[in-house]
Amino acid sequence: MEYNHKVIEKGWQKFWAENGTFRTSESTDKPKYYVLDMFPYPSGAGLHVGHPLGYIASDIFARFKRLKGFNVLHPMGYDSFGLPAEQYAIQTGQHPAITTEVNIDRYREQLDNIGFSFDWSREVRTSDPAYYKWTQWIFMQLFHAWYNKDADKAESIDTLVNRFEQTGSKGVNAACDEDVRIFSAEEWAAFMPEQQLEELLKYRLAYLRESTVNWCAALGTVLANDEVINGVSERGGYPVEQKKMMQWSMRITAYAERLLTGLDTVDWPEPLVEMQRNWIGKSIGATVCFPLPQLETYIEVFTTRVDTIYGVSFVVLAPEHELVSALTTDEQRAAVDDYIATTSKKSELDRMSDVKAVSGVFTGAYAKHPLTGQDVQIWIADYVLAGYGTGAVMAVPSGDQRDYLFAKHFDLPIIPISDSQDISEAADPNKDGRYINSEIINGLTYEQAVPAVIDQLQALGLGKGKINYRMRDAIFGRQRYWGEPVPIYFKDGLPYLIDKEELPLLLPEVDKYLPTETGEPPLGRAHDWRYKGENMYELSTMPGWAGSSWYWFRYMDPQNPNTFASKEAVDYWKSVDLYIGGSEHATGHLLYSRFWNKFLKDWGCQGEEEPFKKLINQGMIQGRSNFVYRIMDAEGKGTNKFVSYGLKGDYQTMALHVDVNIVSNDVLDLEKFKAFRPDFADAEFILEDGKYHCGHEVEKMSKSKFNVVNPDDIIEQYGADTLRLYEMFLGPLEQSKPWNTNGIEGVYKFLKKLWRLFHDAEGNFHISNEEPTKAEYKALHKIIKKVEDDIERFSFNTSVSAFMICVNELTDLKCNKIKILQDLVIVLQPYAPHIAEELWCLMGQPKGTISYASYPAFNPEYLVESEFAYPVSVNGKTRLNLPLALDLDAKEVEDLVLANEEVQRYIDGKPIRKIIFVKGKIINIVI
RNA sequence: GCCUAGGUGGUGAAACUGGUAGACACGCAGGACUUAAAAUCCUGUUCCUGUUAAAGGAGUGCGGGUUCGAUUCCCGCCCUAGGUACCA
Repeated sequence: MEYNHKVIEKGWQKFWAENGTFRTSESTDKPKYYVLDMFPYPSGAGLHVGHPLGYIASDIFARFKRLKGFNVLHPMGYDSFGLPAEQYAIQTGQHPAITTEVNIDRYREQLDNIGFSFDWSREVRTSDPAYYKWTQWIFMQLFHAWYNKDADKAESIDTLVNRFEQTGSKGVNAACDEDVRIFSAEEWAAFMPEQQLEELLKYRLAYLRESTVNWCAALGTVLANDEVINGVSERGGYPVEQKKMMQWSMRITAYAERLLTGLDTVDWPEPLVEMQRNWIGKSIGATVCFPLPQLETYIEVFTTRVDTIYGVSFVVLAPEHELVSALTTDEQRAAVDDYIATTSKKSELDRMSDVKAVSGVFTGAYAKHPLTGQDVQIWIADYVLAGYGTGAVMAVPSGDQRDYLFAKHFDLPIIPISDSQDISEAADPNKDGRYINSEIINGLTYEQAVPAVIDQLQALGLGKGKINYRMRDAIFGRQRYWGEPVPIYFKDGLPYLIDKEELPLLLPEVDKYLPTETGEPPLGRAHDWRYKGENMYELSTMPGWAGSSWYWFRYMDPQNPNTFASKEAVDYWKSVDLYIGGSEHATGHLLYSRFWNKFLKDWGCQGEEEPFKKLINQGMIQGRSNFVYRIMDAEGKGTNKFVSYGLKGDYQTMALHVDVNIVSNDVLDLEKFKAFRPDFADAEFILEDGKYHCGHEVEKMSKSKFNVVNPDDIIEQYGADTLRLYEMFLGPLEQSKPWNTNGIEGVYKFLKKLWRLFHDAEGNFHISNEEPTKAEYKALHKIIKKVEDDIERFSFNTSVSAFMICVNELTDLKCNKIKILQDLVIVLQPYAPHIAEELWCLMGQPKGTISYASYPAFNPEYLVESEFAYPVSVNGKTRLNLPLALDLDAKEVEDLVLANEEVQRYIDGKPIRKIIFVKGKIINIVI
């Protein structure tokens, strides 16, 4: 029989499914290994050839680990709540659950075609009530928690109430809202119950608060910071504005420091770690107070350069700063109001686009410099952001470029503060010199000055050291339908948790998936949707990231009705050993997941500080569009003549996208092209060497560019094993690359060659029991070693090449020895499981047992005898590279070196460091 | 601007701790088998000089440096991709 991928692959996929080959259980002595893929959102477009890249890599790894004797958890599921299904529902009226179901079925079919070793009995779907019950449960725990900074962990809100009852708010060190009240135990007891609840809300990890949010009118919902890219929504690219709204939020900032330090303990790609560090944005500095005697208050600023405090020549507030209105003088009021009105009208985008323009206005008021006591002007300007630090800055024009430009523009003083500064053209922030014009720190260095200033400010009660984070709390509500309902009801305007027994709180049916006439979210349309028939439920739903922030736990125990995952399962599987997915989730999913994981640790639900030990980012596969060149006539109109790429310079042409599926190696299939569109039916061509060559360009994969390649088409033509090998062969896993099928023939040929090793010219299966030769063992052990090394360092592409070399060598040796081929097939199994299973079976092994086989042991003896060198140690230090074939001990090496005249000339009395041999000849001696 | 990754033939790429640069594959050229095609196999293929060959020279973005030796390490610059941005 010839190699027939269609028969082989379908058969084995059926066998795996029917026999539950990849079911995982916890009852085994084997060590555990958890390999996870980022689960997909099942979109209507189905999988394209780029999606499986990471899944193939993780599948290879999972299969390899199984061969290495690990109990491997390798699950798959769907992140099935999301905007596209809902947008589709708005347009068509079809329930998102139906759309989602259809899409999932399609995904499943496509995934099955590739032959993954997923344990489908553990599948999860975030939109399944049995799943989101636990998403809601986790929300309830977060609502019921506060963050105790002294213990550096989340605790039950009951412990906080307890402390309020015992000692009031004194001594409570919590991550909480800014506006918490200060009260004694007696005052707490005297609060009305509603007042107490209102106060507690300021401490909860899931809390409701009026805050500035990113409002996207087109989507009708608020968005988290990571869902806003360059001032427009990540989904759809709609404009986003700032708006004050009552919103559910997650107090992720409580975990800022742990999220930061945890990054040092994980094995993640450096760019990703860096992205998270920047997103958290820790800066170490100080707060400084500028007194306002007339108002009996002060302006608090945050600075990372307290040492420059004597260079302050004015103070700038954000236009939204709360003190602006109080301190503006009557003469300036009109100008200030005007400025505030203009800036508030600017959208996020406008504000970013004129970053360079200097604008601002004087309030007319003055603050006292905390150290010199001099009056400094107070300005407002939109370069100061209300949302960062204290919304106010001390301006040091000599040390900060923005302050410098502002000072130049409005003719404000610029005070040099260091003897090494050059401020003739621009601000100079260097820290190298000694301070001048700086009273108590004159003549000091930067290192000496910082503590001196902070000590002085602290003594005056006008400042202290402070650490600031750029990261904001995450907005948790979405005014949308297709998401988890928030398990909250309202009574007298205050939020209460629903009873645990009421979980899951099911998503109610609605007549339309649009906001109500009064502007309520779609859930406002649900009939009689009230808690215990009385109280209004929360009408927002949870954001897309809610369900994905803990799903790896559910895979451990997916059907458990009593808990999100049993203690035994969580203790056994612990955390994800290898996680593969795209880097686009750096500041979203991966950060939120770490946050919930840490919370669940604090809550005693699991014991791991970090959820994903090792992480690999697979690159994106872009589309590679092909073009044909239509010749234009004298009037600039398109003719039906097309010229090959290399000759298009001779004509006036227009480039047209052509379906990449009718192009092979950039050569157009003329017949298929004529059938591509009716008006091309009688197209004429100007060819090069009898062929029509297409132009090409790398673009995003999209239907309109005719560059989408569906994995099913590749599998139909070449088979899943070829697809798997080829996607790996394409280049390093982490690298983004355009899809092309230029080399796929080579991979397909390799599989056919392998098949032929077992089959004679007539196509009959043929295998020999003879003892292999040394050369045959060498070929085998080379590949055993190579694949093992490659998989451990995720260099899958080089393995594919190594397989080809191995099969070429065995073909040259005419090797059909069972002792060689059985081991080779096991080594190949992770990459090309179908053909491996088939050959394994043909060689007389019981059907399907290759999945439980052991990876063959590598024996280095078979690799020795090469003409090449390896290092030898002589006299402790000297390293020599010598031909292994010589088989010498250290003394003999030394003698050999000393006997060699050429070497002697070089040694010249000095000890030899290294001798370089190439092809058995000394080419160099290192002294 | 800042941070991070990268730049090697016609193409995808390899070279794991500095040691024969371009493995492997595609493409291309030539050949074998065939009436022919497909399939398969063989040979060649970094560039330049050289009629073929022998042989020589150059060569891993550019310019320097360290080293006996640099794709690999160091310094400066250019380009590409991703992230981020009045963050005080």
